[in-house]
Amino acid sequence: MPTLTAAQQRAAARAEYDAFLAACPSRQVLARISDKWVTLILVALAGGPLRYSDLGRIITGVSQKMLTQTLRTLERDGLVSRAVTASVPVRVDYQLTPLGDSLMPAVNAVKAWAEEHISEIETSRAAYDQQASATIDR
Amino acid sequence: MPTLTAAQQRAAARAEYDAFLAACPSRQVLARISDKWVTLILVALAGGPLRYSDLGRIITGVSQKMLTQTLRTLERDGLVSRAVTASVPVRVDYQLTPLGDSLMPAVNAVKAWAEEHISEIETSRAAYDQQASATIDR
DNA sequence: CAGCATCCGGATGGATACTG
DNA sequence: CAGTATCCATCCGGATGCTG
Repeated sequence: MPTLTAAQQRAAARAEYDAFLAACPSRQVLARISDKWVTLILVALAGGPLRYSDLGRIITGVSQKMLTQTLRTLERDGLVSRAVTASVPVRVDYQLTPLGDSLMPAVNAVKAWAEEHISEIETSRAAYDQQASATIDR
Repeated sequence: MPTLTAAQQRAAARAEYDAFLAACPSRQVLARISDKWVTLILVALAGGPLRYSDLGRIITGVSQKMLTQTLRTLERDGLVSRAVTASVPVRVDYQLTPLGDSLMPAVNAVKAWAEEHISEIETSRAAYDQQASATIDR
């Protein structure tokens, strides 16, 4: 009887690998900017500071939960800053930090590639799906 | 009684917005390259063609399900090509297409930004968490 | 206005077993 | 070797209701 079962060994390997992944900078940043709402917020704020309610209106379809949650992680990562004006009613403005600003070129590089090659991707997808359904038919 | 309840209106707005998002090229590509395994596969293949089993070994921790699934979507999007050699046993090689290759600079731009600024992010996170726990303590 | 707490359904992804 | 098929735990994210 081995000290560790195969399942346990696999679990250990995964834990180790997860730790490796967690330590990988590219992976972390990729995970961050790939979040469903992050990019939208970043792009929205690229034009200048916005209030919480403005963001909620501009980014149609976001729930407060996700908006707040996303803003918190961005703030935690130092990409966005939060400024509270203690008036009545309260006013909170969000804006990109210099760090957040410096990320935009990279985001825009991906965006540019996307806009340039999206048609090729769509063509490829159509061909692939065509092929797939044809295979099923016969 | 209104024709649509508030919930229905919201659902409709969301559906519309989701359609808008789905049509957004940047969003699609971002969603693609941000996938947990996509980047790893892309980077692994950047060095040259690899067999299915090689990928599975290099990318420790990936399940066959995810490896296969990810390779399929990449193939569908035309970023990766699949070549079957009908021998015994079968041999399947994957490699970047020219299109997939053209994406690498953009991926590397993000990667470069990540590696350059990860320490700032970590510092920011530490400060943020410090602040949070201090607030709880008092 | 700008959130936070809670509940909950559906999607995501891993483990396992089987196949050409 | 290179997958496919199935089951199932987890987690993400939306809806709702409440607060300073």
